[in-house]
Amino acid sequence: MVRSWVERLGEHVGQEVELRGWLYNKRSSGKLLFLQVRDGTGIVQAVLFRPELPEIFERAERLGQESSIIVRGVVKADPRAPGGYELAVTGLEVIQAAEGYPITPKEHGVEFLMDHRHLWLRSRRQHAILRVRAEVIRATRQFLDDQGFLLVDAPILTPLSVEGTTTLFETDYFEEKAYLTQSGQLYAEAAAMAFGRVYTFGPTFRAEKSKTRRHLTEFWMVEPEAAFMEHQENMALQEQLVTHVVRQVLQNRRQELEVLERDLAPLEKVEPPFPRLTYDEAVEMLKKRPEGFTWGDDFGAPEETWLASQFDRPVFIERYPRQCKAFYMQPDPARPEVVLCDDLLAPEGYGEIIGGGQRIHDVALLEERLREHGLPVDRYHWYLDLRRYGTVPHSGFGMGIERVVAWICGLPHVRETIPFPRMLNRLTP
RNA sequence: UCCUCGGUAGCUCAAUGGUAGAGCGUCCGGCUGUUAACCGGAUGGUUGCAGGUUCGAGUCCUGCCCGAGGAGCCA
Repeated sequence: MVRSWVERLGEHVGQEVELRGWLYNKRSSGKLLFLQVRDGTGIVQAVLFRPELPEIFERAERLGQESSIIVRGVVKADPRAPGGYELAVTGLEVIQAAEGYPITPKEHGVEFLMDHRHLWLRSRRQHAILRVRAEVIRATRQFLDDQGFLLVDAPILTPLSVEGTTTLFETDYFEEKAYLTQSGQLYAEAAAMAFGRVYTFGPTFRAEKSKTRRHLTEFWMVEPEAAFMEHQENMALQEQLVTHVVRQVLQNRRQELEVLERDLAPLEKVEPPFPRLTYDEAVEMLKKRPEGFTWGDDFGAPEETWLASQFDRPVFIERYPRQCKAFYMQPDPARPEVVLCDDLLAPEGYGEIIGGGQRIHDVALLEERLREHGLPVDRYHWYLDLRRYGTVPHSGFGMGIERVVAWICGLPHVRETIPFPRMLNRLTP
């Protein structure tokens, strides 16, 4: 008896194999019974004919959805079978006969499914999404590793705020206040001065009361940071990374995109160069709309969506006014009122997937900006040290994994792109 | 925090202020190729919570709770 997996059944046509998994669904037609068996790698139908195996048939027809089972049978190629292969059952072992599985093969609402997220993960669609997520992460790390970036993980518990304004989750750290990190960037900058090219990859936390399709309170971000990398090179790196990730998903997860009924045409257009728009140019475009726009304001979601919709691939918007961005952004030497930063907007209304920029490397200017933002300068002493001891121009960016996955999968909401989403009003399961 | 919409059977949803219903699920029965199978029967309710108006409230009014979409902020 050969132990096999659904995704490898094609290698065993004519052989008797054993599958270990769960009953996904079943259909009966009198003396015929079709068991849809899933094992984590896919779903296959196992066929039983009552006169041949009456005892097994009777046990099988009583099994509830998601019962755990071991099925043995002969692999057959059959065009009537979903997936092209099926199992002619020769043996069935029931590990647990499950009853009353809540998620039926019909429609359910979002709240119900989220309450049963621990079970929802078993469904075909969630498998497709989470496999794409894994591929996005794999491709991202592969790209950065190949480019000579070293993975350097940042702490999750920190005493510092990076953005200052953003709300942080506070926790008690042995009678001292600590916060869950909202970005690994400051630590990535320290590591970049040690190793040259680095990236952090891990969870980040924002205690914002955001209720939109683009927000989670806990999300995963990859943050490359490189010494001696300036603004233009930074954008080129982002462009290459995004292109690589999309290509890898198209190459390795095409089946999953089909399950999700994703239109591949927009993804296939994701090739360099991405359009580069300055903030000034974007404002000029927005001014031509009836709603108008004032220079100096930050773009809201409607502006971003509209700007992105003018292009068929991701679009950079660079050199924002200083007041729209964080304290550490390097001023444009030609125009000090704008900074050397960029946002990358995904097409099809998905908005910002990357935010990046060149960091201030002059210690005096950085101190000045910290004061302007009302941040406690003494707590940033180690961050200022990076400018005191061998400072160099450097840049980096953060890419939100869930937003990238939502875009590539064509999902209306980021909540399905992470196994257990944490949102406003959602901490369970 | 603000704006909009919603909460009725295990699930998805109907129901002019006048006897709370359907499909799915579940259970019983039928069918030798099903594809969210299909067909027949049965099962299923403190209409989110509290108060009010009314002869009578799922329906109208007030407050609260919960959810969804959007805004702000961000990846």
